[in-house]
Amino acid sequence: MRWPATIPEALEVQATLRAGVDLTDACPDPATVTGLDVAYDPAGERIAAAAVTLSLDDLRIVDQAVVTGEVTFPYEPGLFAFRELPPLLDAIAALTRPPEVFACDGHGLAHPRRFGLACHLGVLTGTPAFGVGKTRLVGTHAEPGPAAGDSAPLLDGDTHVGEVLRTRPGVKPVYVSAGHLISLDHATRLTLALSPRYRLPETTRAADHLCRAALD
DNA sequence: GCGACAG
DNA sequence: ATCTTGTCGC
Repeated sequence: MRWPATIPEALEVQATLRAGVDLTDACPDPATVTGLDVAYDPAGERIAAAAVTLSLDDLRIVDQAVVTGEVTFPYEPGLFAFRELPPLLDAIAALTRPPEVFACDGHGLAHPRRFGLACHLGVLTGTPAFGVGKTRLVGTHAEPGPAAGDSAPLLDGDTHVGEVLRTRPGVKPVYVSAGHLISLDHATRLTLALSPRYRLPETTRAADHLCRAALD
């Protein structure tokens, strides 16, 4: 199917692709994680997308790619992937080494139709992916404990769609959810391991810096 | 009808 | 997301 241009078409694509989500963990012991992020120019017409692969043992960059493109889909909560995935897929294709698991900025299953950006990316690439959101899209939760590593389940009705994780002491928690070919527990552990110093995982920070720089 | 609403 | 002034803390 071709890339949707309208909201009804996008909803149809989500309804089709969501059946492809598999939560079986296919990356039990990854050596690297590839972070993804995008940035927009002030006018909101140009978009830059970056993919940065970090080694899990020292959090150093082992591969990176960045591309720029035009924004082709409006911002619509719940339909994020249709706006950000085209340039992200181009950036991923420009990587030198095959990614083991993707850390996305945004949600996976913590989505109104259980098919956020991380699910969509995972299904299209066939590679494990999880989401780390900075704010909530769906669900309710208790306040996680104050220590790094403390978390609370994110519940949408009675479905456990994600984990609200305190990555650093005294900072606002992040929203972790599985996307594809990974468990929520593993995604949460990876997110914590990637955040030894700042609220957001180093993968997200590295990709953020790279795509911002590509816009100047 | 009134809020809520990833980036 | 991006824009923006000031403030607090290491």
